Amino acid sequence: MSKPVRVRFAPSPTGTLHVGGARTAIYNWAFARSVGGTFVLRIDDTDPERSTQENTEQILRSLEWLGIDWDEGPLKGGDFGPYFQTQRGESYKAALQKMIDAGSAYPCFCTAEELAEKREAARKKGGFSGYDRTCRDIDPETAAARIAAGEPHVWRLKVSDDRGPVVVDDIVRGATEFPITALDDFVLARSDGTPTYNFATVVDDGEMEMTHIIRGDDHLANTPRQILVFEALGYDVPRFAHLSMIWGEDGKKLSKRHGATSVEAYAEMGYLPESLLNYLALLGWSLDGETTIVTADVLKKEFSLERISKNPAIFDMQKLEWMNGTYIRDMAAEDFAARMAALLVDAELISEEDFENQRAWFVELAPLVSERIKLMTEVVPMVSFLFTDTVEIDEKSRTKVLEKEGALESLKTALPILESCEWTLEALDGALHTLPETLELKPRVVFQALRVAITGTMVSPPLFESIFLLERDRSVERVKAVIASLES
RNA sequence: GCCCCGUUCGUCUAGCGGUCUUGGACACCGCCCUCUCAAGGCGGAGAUCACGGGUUCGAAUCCCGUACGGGGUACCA
Repeated sequence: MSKPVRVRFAPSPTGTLHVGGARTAIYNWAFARSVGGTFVLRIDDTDPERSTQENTEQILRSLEWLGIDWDEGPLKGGDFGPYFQTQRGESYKAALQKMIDAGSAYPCFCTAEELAEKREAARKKGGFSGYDRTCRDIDPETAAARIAAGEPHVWRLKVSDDRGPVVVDDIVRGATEFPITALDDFVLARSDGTPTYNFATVVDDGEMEMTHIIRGDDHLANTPRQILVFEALGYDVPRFAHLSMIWGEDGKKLSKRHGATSVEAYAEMGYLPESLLNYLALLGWSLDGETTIVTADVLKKEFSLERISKNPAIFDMQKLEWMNGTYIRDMAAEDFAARMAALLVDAELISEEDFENQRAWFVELAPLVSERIKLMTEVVPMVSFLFTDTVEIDEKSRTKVLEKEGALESLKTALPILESCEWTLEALDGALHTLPETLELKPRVVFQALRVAITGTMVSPPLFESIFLLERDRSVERVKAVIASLES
């Protein structure tokens, strides 16, 4: 029987959570959930220069926003902590000592300059350019004496010569062989005693009993080195799944140039967490090749590492937008009303009490809006006419609609209807619908004139509904104002 | 230099030796619906499966090579 699945997402808090990292988190999380495993969040904050508390908090917030919950890690605790690398120094020290004792690590006294020169020379000659093992055969006593004398040194992994190729059993790419001769005696611990990434990450993954490592493609080439350390430390080697990168629209590395890279920025742009999650999940994974709407619940049940694709993906903002639109449209009216209200409160167009007191009214408005937007940021501009006393009519709407033949006449005819009509949507619809016929004007001319008068713009939610929701007094007032300005 | 990885419509992908003159989705185009904008419905165009060799009765699918792209080769992660 195999061990219970344990996976982790280990961001380094040198920046905010970007979409690539988010996708890695999603895959780890979805995989853990789909097999009933444990999802661990670990903060790889070994870079003291660039790691910040703010970034850590930001990352946690972004994950929570996306709906990704972790079983162990910051804020949660767990039996395998601490979950910050900066707090795991003892583990690294012990692991290094274990390797020294076993003879699988040795001290190296070469200086950075010497190494750089040798590397340069080796590269010119062609072929292997890794460490040349100068210090590997210094006898232990001499080495101990030099260390005792305070000579600066790092600790290197002693790669055994007689080992066959290291095979990385990658779930995404299949078995990949790395010749042992291409792997050099890399540094485990720096001269200041701190562990290098390739060492620390193995110690952590080993101690935390990770069964699967799902991470970015950029780590694939480091994996054979890490496997060597897993073996030296006596840990079971986990299975790997390396995810290809996400690129910008020009096929280059995703960067600010392509718009947003951070999850937080997408939230600000009006994307729903559900749609970002869905989109990212599908960027390199598919349920069946046909289904495009894959919710968190489906992911938690149906995700499988076997269906991850190997090729890099280009981040397609248009598809994300489309997807966001479908999630917005599928939202229950009550839910959308609440989110809409929150935005209106932020924009200081209404108060929270306004919403509480007129919930039904907002619920009625909801589908009118949700059906015609792709981003939540479009809400306020689309409905603001309902929450202001008067409305600005822009130049274009005036010349292209109000000053056209028939516009004034339409408004004049509509006015008494608005003043006296029973105020229900059905009654308004019935009364206004026949206007073009009676005036012998095109529906477009009549209704656009009314629309501009009522909403101030040429594009709005459906006209009769807009008038109905605006209420009689304001509607009448606006039409009167426009008539007056056209006649003057 | 050396070691690895990748390459199916513009984009995300399905495909794991015959059912593929490659299926779906976004985007695009046209028509329908229509009070604007959307949404929705219907239809269209778009991929010599990077290229060249093999293996096989048969290859997008297996093997080799080439090209292009990417990663690693750090006392970065």
